[in-house]
Amino acid sequence: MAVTIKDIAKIADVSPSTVSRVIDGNPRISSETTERVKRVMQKLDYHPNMLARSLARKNTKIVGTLMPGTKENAFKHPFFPEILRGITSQANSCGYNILISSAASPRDEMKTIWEFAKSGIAEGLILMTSRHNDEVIRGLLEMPFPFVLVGNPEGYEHVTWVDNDNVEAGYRLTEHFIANGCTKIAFLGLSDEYLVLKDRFEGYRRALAAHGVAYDESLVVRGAFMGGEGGRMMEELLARNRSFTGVIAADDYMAFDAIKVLNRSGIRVPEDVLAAGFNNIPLSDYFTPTLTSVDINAQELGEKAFRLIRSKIEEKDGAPESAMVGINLVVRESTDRRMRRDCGGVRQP
Amino acid sequence: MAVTIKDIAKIADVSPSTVSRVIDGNPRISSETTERVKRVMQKLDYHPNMLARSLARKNTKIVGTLMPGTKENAFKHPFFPEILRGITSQANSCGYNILISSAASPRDEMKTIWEFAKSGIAEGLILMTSRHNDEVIRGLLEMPFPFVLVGNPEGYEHVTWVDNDNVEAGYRLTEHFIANGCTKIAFLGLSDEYLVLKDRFEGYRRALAAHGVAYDESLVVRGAFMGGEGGRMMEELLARNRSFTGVIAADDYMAFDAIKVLNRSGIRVPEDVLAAGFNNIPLSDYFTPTLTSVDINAQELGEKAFRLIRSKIEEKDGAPESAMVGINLVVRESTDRRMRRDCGGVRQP
DNA sequence: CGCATTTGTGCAATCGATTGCACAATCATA
DNA sequence: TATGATTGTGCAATCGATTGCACAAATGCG
Repeated sequence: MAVTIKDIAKIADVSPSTVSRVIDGNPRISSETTERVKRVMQKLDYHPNMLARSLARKNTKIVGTLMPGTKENAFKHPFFPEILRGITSQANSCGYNILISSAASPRDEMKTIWEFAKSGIAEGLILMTSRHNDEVIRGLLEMPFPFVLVGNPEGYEHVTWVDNDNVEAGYRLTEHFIANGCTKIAFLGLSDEYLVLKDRFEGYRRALAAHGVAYDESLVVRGAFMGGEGGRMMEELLARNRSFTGVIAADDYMAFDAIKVLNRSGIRVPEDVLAAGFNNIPLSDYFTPTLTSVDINAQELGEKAFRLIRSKIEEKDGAPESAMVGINLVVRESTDRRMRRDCGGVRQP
Repeated sequence: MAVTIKDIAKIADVSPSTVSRVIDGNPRISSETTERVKRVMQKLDYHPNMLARSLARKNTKIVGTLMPGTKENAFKHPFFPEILRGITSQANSCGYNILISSAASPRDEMKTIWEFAKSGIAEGLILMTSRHNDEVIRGLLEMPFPFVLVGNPEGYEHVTWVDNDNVEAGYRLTEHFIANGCTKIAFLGLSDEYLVLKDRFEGYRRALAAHGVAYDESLVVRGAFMGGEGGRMMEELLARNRSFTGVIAADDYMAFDAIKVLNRSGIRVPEDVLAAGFNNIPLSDYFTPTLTSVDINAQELGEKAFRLIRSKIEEKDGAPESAMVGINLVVRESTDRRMRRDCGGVRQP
C-alpha cells in the first residue's frame, strides 16, 4: 500500500490537515513545521493520491480529446497526431494530463463524451471530429461541460473553436498560381460535407475574381477528403476538360494521387501543369516533384486549443474568444519550373 | 452539481448501497428493486463518479503511455501515432482510458512516470521510448508498477515487451534482394544506440552468410535514426565504394533521402540500384519510385502492448509472456524492375 | 497590563462511491 | 411447526485527500 497523508502526519507529528496545507503551500503554516513535514514527505517518497485530491477538490486536471474513430481512415491523416502533439506539449507544461479516446461510430462518440462529462474524469474536452452532421456538438451545447472544437463550428453559436482561415489559404495558393502566370486552374475536392474544403474552394473563387480570371465550372471536381479520391477526380477532370494548366487539390494526399494520374497520361508537373495541395504533410517534401502546399500549423492548432479549454475550465474570465491560426504558403517544385530538380525522379521508359 | 448515488437512492427509496449493487449487477438485489433503481438512474441520467469509484475500488481503468518528448523529432515518426492507435482501439473496447504524456527530457520522463505510478491515476504504463540509456526502465523495475515496453528491453530481465523480430526483418529483406540477383548490397544506418537498427543489420549479415554472399564492410554506413541522415550516409557511401547494386536503409525515411542523393548523382532506382527501407510508412507508397519496405504492423504492436498491460494489471495469472509481432515484406517498384512504372516521376532535364 | 489581532494547528465533515457485516423476511425441509 | 438456509437490504466504515470553523498561543497596541 502506498504511503498516505496520514502516515506523513503521524510521523511528522501533526494532523493530516497540516500536511495537506503544507502541500498546498498555505502561508499559515510555520516555516518550522513546513520544513519538518517536507522532510518526512521526502523521506517516504510521498505523492498525494490524485483521485482523492480530485474528489475533494472537484478538479482533475485532465482534459479529454476525441479523435475520429480508428475505423475511419481519417485517423490516418498526419494532421491529427500533430494536433495531439500540440495539445500534449501545452498540457504537460502546466500540469494537465490528456486522455485520448476515439469512438468507432458517431453513436459511440456521443456515449464516450457523455462518459467523459458525467463521470467527472475529465474537466473539458477537445473535439477533433468536426463532421458536418454534428449532433455531438448539439449534445455538448446542452450540458454545462466546457469543450473546444478544432475546426469550424459550422453555424453553431457559442462554440469555442480554433481553426485556420481556409478561405485565405485557398486565396493565397490560387494567387500564387496566378502570379506564376497560370490562370486555367482546376480545383479538386470541393465538398459539401466538409467546410474546410468548401472554404478553400471559396478562397480559390475569390482569388480568381480578384484577379479578373474567369471562373470555369468545368474545372471543378467534387470529391471526398481521403482514400485515394484524388486519382478518381483527376480522371474525371481529364475526361471532361483538358485545358487546365494548373491544379489545386484540397488536400496533399489528393494532390499526390492526382499527379500520379497526370503522369500516367504523360502530363508532367510542373513542366506542363502546376500542382499544389493543402496541409503540408511531411510527405510533401519527399514527393516527386516536391509539392507546393499550404501549411496549417497543426501543432499550433493543438496548442491554442489547449489554451482555450484551459481558460474555459479555470474560468479566468468570461467566455474566451475563439482563435485563428495562421497559415504559410510553402512553395516547392510542383509550382516552380525554375527550381532545381535535384531530387528528380526516374525517367519514364 | 451532478446527480449522485444518494439522489438516486433517495428517489428510488433504497439505500446508496443498494444502488451501488444495482450498478455492479449484484445478483442479491431483487429484480423488482433493480428495475426501479435503473429507471430512476435513467430518468436522472445518472453516471457514477469515476473518481469516487476509483478511490473506493482502487482501480482507475486508466493506462498511461509515454512517448518520446515533443522536442525530439522521433516523435514525428508515423510509427508512434500508429502504435497509439492500436493501444486506444483496444483500450476503448474494454473500458479503459489512455492517458498520454510525453516528457521533454529523460529527467522529466522519470518524473512523469513517478507521478503516474505514485499518484494512483494510472494503473499501468506503456513505454514507447526505449532508448539505449534506460534509467527509466531500471527505475520502473524497482517499483511495483506494471509496465510494458514497446521495443526491446535490451538486456533487462523481467521486462514485459512487444516487438518485431528485427533480425528476421533484416533477413527477409536482404534475401529478397539476393533473390532478385542483387548481391552487392549496401546497408545504411547501423547504430549502436538503437537495438532495432543493430538487429536489422544482424539479419542482413545472416542472410548474406546463408546465401554465400561475402560481407563487405565498406558497404556499411553508420548513422542515426532520423533527421535527414540518409542523405549524408549515402554521400559517404558514394565517396567510399560505388560498386553496390542495392541499398538497404534501416528506415524508410533514410531510404528516401538516400535515393534522392542517388538520383542527384545520376544513379536510378531501381534501374541501376535496388533500394528498400523498413517500417513501411504511408509515404513509401507515394514516393517515386514506390519503396519496398518491411511492414512492422505498428498498430498490432500497440494492440498487443495494451493486452499485455491489461493482463498484468488484472493479474489473470502469473507474469504474462512478452509478445512478438509479425512482419510483412512489401515489395514495390524500388526493388522490382519489371513493375509498371505507372506513377513514374518527371524526366530529368 | 489588558484586550484585540494575528498566527498556527487540529477537529470533523465532506467529496461520491464500495463493501463487509448484520439482520429481517422468506423459503425449504424434516 | 420449528429450524436452518437463502434472499434482499441497510448500516457504517473506508478509500485519501481538502477545508470551514474553532480555538489556543503569540503578538501588537494604547
